[in-house]
Amino acid sequence: MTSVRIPDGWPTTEGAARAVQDGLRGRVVLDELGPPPGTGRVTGVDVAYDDERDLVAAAAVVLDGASLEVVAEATAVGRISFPYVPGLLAFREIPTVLAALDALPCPPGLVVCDGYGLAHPRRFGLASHLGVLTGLPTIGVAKNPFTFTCTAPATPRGSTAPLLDGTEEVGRALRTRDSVKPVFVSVGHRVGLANACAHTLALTPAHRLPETTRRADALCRRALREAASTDSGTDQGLSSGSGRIRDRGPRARPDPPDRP
DNA sequence: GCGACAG
DNA sequence: ATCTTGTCGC
Repeated sequence: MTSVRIPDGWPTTEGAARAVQDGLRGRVVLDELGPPPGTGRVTGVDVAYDDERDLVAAAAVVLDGASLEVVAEATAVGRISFPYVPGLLAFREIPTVLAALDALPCPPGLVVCDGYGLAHPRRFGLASHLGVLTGLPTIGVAKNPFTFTCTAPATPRGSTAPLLDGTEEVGRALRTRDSVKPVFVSVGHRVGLANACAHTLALTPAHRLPETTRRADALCRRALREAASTDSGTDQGLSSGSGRIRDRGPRARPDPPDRP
């Protein structure tokens, strides 16, 4: 069981956090193409919050890149380390995400984050930050344009439009389903933009969002629910779980809402 | 100075 | 992110 604690020296103020970004930004590797889509493993990470109870839960779900079958998964629960501040999302999500990744029984391969990488006010969003800290290839797939602009991609799945910060292309709006709102892809670390888009398409055979994101989202929410219900007070109870995919019996359900 | 703003 | 019922569509 991995204990989830906020790292020593983790910034407490916005100014300190921005300074950390400025100090690490230079370590991002942008000249690697990254692993080819459909090969190796792809891992989705996501985080859910309970601000009331000061709880945060992260999940890492490893998929086989070819079949998209779940190979392994892990979760971690901890205390909220930073408030949500646009541009500083990484400081809120990374400690718990790192714990979940550490709890995995196998290497993650390419990591797909919710949010941005290079598409960031200081070119160091969540995906880039996580990549630099772990050394892993990472990409960011966000649901919103954030502060950036773009024209609408053409209607068919696979169409793209540059995501711009002024005239600089910081990412790409990518249509993953015909006629459905695009997702916003940016490079994190050790992956090229075209390859990041190709991976995103490979991960969206049936939905707008990547399977990695969908699986990780469902898992971290479940982990948060369970942590909140077991939240017997204000003590520790910070834990993480992991494992290969074992036989899962029927899941425990809270209470079906009243259906008129 | 006043908004806008990944999750 | 999170609060939330039903509803339209593939």
